[in-house]
Amino acid sequence: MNILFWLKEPEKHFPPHQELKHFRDGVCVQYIGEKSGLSQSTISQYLSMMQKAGLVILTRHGKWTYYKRDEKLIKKYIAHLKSHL
Amino acid sequence: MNILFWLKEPEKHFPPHQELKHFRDGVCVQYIGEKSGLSQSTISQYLSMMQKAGLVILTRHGKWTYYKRDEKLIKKYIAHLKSHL
DNA sequence: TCTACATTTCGGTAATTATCAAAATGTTAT
DNA sequence: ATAACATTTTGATAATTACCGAAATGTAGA
Repeated sequence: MNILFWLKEPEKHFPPHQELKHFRDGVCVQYIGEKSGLSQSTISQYLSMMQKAGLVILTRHGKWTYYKRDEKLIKKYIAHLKSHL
Repeated sequence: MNILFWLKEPEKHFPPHQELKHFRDGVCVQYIGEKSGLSQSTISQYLSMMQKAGLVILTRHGKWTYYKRDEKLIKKYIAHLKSHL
């Protein structure tokens, strides 16, 4: 949940990327890991699970992997909760 | 989640109570337990946790304990998810 | 192709969670 | 006050989860 929240407004929660301006493809794993306080391997696993689940979109640029929100499923999930909770 | 969903429309998911008409105060622990397939003690614990969390309202009538949804917190929770997810 | 660095995968362990059966407690009617 | 039944509490265990460090893999540039 925190990760999704942070990724809503990357510029508020992460240092700017030099390579890729304006967080076009989201935030790199390193930054998300630092912010979360979890180990690199753990955050990598989390993100990859979230990606498989369809919550985030992965874009690779060179050595870096960027993640951004996949709004479609997130919306769907909230709608589901709204009708089933 | 299932419990909250069932309690949305008790008449659709539970047999009618004789004592208390129209599910005024919700559904008794026994029925919820049967529906869930969990043991009596487990369901009792769940419901009591949910009550402490503010998701359901407990009403005792004689030997029976009835639970119904507490819409206030449920709404609040969905709103929270909507803005933080 | 070798080095440096980013990320992922693997294998393990500690902590947490789900669940139950048995014992305890509440409640009503006799 | 006691029997009968509903519910809660307790104590336990199996299953799952969170998390890490180390090894493996991917990638760009010298």
